Amino acid sequence: MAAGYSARMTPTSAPFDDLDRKIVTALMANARTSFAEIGAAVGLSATAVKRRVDRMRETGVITGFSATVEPAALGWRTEAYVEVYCEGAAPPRRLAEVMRNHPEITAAMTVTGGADALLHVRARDVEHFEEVLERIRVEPFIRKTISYMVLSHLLPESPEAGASQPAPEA
Amino acid sequence: MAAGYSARMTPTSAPFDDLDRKIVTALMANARTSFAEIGAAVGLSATAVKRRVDRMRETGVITGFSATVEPAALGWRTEAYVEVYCEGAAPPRRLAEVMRNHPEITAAMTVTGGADALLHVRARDVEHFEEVLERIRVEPFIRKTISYMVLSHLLPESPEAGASQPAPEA
DNA sequence: CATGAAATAACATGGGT
DNA sequence: ACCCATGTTATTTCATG
Repeated sequence: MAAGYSARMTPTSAPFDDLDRKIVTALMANARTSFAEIGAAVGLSATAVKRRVDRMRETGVITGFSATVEPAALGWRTEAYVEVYCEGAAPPRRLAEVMRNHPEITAAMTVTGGADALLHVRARDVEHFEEVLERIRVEPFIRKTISYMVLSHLLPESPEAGASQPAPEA
Repeated sequence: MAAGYSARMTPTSAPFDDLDRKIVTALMANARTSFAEIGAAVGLSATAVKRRVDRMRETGVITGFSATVEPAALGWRTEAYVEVYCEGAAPPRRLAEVMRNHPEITAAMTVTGGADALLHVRARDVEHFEEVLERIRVEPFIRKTISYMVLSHLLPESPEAGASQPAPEA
């Protein structure tokens, strides 16, 4: 049951009520909270909470559980966003392939505006970042890059803090 | 015990060996893995693993455990990066204060380049995003914004995938 | 609800300084 | 001899059918 995503996870596919929302919020705050404790908070039995969590994993609402780590503590002290400009029409498939070759690229996406892609890059230090950049620049299709080094964070780096809010749902 | 960070978490403060690295890697892959299972994988007893995890939480290496969620499933279908330009000298403290007022801002940082800050924003849809943008624009200090809407992701949105690698450590 | 597994605390041991 | 990290055991809580 590797990375089993449900075929359908459109907004209205699986019923997603306030209890689910509260359960997700609790698990985003602490993924190791016991089902019993969550149940006590939302008014369900531990078993009922487990059933809902299992269902949300199956439907792809919850994609996993992860420890959040201070990157600097692991030796990643440099962070940057990199705009990538490609030669001619940039084939997204080939572009994605290139991105997978560089473990320092933690996120890559196509965006509006002039750039063909925007990358998030983590490196040990400025020297390492420069080396990564040179490695990216010699890839086929890549014409030029523009880097924005992150100087300091204005908000705590909580994992998807914003998306953990009550959830809008139109 | 709100946000209790240890006084010292400089790179060399707490010994951080290969076992710690393996434990962190395991917990990033699945934050609900039992200490016993991790122990079996790294060659330690469950108790020893727990002690190391507790220590890493105290020293700030591990900042928490979080469920990873598909934002679209929670109703957040629009994502953008926003460059912020301020009037005159932008005071980072006041800027941070402003950022906290908008829950849709999931990350905010100062960066090199012309912009005073770079924001990551999640919204329900384009209409909602426009509303957020207007709300940000009328804040004091804010002179103008430039938005880059995310079109599609080229890599799976794993939580800090890159930083989970073996860890460089100079 | 019942059973096996996990978390956690208390206590004991061995290595290294 | 001390300190630190680990292992062992026992108890409570949890996961899960």
